Amino acid sequence: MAAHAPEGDPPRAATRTDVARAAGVSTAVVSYVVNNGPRAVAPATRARVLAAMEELDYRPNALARALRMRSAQAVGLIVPDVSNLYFGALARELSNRAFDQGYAVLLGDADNDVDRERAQVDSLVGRQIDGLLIVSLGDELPASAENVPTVFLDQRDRPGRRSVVADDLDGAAQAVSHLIGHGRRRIALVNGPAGSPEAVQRERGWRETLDAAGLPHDESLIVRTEFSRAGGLDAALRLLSQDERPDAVFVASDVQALGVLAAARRLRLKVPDDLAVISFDGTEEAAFSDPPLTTVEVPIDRIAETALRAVLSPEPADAPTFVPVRLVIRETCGCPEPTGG
Amino acid sequence: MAAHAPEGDPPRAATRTDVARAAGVSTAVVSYVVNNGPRAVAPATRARVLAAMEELDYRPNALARALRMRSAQAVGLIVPDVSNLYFGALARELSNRAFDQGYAVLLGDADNDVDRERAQVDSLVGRQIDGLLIVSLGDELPASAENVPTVFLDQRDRPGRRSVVADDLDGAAQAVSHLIGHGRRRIALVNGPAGSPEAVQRERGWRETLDAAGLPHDESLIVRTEFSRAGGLDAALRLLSQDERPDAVFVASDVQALGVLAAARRLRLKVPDDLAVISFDGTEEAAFSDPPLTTVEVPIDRIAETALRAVLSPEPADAPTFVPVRLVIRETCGCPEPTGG
DNA sequence: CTGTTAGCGCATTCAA
DNA sequence: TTGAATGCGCTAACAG
Repeated sequence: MAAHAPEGDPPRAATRTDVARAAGVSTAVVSYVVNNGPRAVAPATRARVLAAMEELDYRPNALARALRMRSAQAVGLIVPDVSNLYFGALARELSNRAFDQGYAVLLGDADNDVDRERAQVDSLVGRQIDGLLIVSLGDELPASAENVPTVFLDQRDRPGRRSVVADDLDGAAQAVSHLIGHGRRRIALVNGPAGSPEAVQRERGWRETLDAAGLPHDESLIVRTEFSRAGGLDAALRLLSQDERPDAVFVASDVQALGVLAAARRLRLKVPDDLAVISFDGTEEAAFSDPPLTTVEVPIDRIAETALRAVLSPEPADAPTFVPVRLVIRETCGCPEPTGG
Repeated sequence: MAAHAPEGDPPRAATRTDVARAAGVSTAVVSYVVNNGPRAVAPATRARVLAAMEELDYRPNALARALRMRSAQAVGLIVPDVSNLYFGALARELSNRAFDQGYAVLLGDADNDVDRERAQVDSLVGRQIDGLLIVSLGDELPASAENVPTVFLDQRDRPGRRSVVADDLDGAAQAVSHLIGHGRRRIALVNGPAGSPEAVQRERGWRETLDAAGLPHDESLIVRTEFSRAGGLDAALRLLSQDERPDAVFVASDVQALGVLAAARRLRLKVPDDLAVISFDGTEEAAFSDPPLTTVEVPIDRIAETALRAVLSPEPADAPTFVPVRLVIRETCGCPEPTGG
């Protein structure tokens, strides 16, 4: 047994010095065996050290190591709202991949507030993160982020900065083309809020595709609203109570689409017969709505993988990396039902 | 202008020493002004220091401070899956509250894997977190967590350890009582997987309430399945195709309830007339389903607040802290519609 | 009111 | 193959 702990003294965790003393070696040697280098250690010595570590229940202090190494082996992740399904999925993928590579992730929830986001950046940078992954609400990061490798995961235009984003423009084009292919002529857009950069690209894809087909795309066909179920509901109610009712709608997110479906039910409109719907994101909710949503699927895993690689490697990149998206056909677009149910 | 940076040298961030030199004071004084104490500084001196900090764009190194202070001002948060709506909401609340108190959050996603969870714990503890908040998948934490204040946010029974949880037992009782009050006699249970501790309490509440009312609660009325839409769908399909069909069902989560509603639609059963439904969680999805779900609402904000306070304060607690839940009436339970629509 | 200085726990160069 | 010594950036005695 180890010596009895003298009562009343604060139990301090064992340090490398304690291990060295217990094993009868220098602290350098302990370091060598802990890190498997950079110097070789005689097998017998190594065994003694290992035994001492075990005995003292030694655990390296990552903070001290970080200070010395000038690297915390940690990345920061800042999103507007982790409880959002999309950002949550992103956080999950990123967290798991980072962990597998020995990195911790410091999570910052900006609470949809630019000032708060900036404060989070300052805080994380002060904690010496090796890189920052951010879905930012603003156009500029605070000066503190200057020397931290940063990858943006949002659609804002930031020339010269690295970003990894879904190909929103192409996704919107795919969706609208598909609706046109079903013979729809009056295709509305339920978009995200005016300030949202994702919204800008999705709207552009919608507009350009309609334009190329000679179909209308005037402002009366657009409603911009929050990325929420309630937003989608309101938007659809407004759109569908017009004189010239749309026969299809492209919705900028799955959650909004759930609201759109609720609106259709309320107005006794059959989906897809009276109204075809295609949304964006490809979250699980889309598969379980009534009817199941045809949606543009964003491969979050690939975004996470690409972004993490980018932030951890020094190569600069001038243009954004666009991750391809694909249309997942279910029942709201008007295709014949896949499962002949 | 400051001196030209000699080309080719790695630009190292300014340290406290640089500031001290620039301001013509000692490093201690810089520390005093940065931390507003513990010693007073003459206004003129303070101004010089502030100016130097500004000039050099000085930013304190939180890691060095943490090493010295023996506190990283950080808490760990480990959940089975951040992309889960419930855990995401928890992470959000926790992150925001922690940040407001000057704490960073180290996020660990256990990816629904006990071994991975243990590895995450080891990693975070090594990073000197001041406290650990965890929704754990196992019964025991690794030894590394021994000296870290820990608060469990799950329903597992861990005598002597602190935990903050929703009052699942009472919530289930409220739900079932309500259904009984509507005259339902055959009330089924779609529960979480057998291994889930939440499931155990919700089932107990269901059983005890039925028992007290002299109503049946045999195994043929129970299906245990994943907390997912698909799980709920399968479960309900099985339950509702029995000879003696249930006239109500208590569902252990909102997501499962969405599956139950889908099953009812498929079987041409009207909710709530043919089948009353009450679920558990109170997430946003419950409000936007068709019809909107009556559900037992878990106040995540209060759980987060209570848990954070608990983990940051030293008081031990023997019994779990139960956070009260409440029934939110919507349209699936059989109450007259609130909005006379 | 301010300066000097000793560590916090660790990695690593330089000697041996 | 191992040991001694230095310093990462910071706080807080202690000593003026």
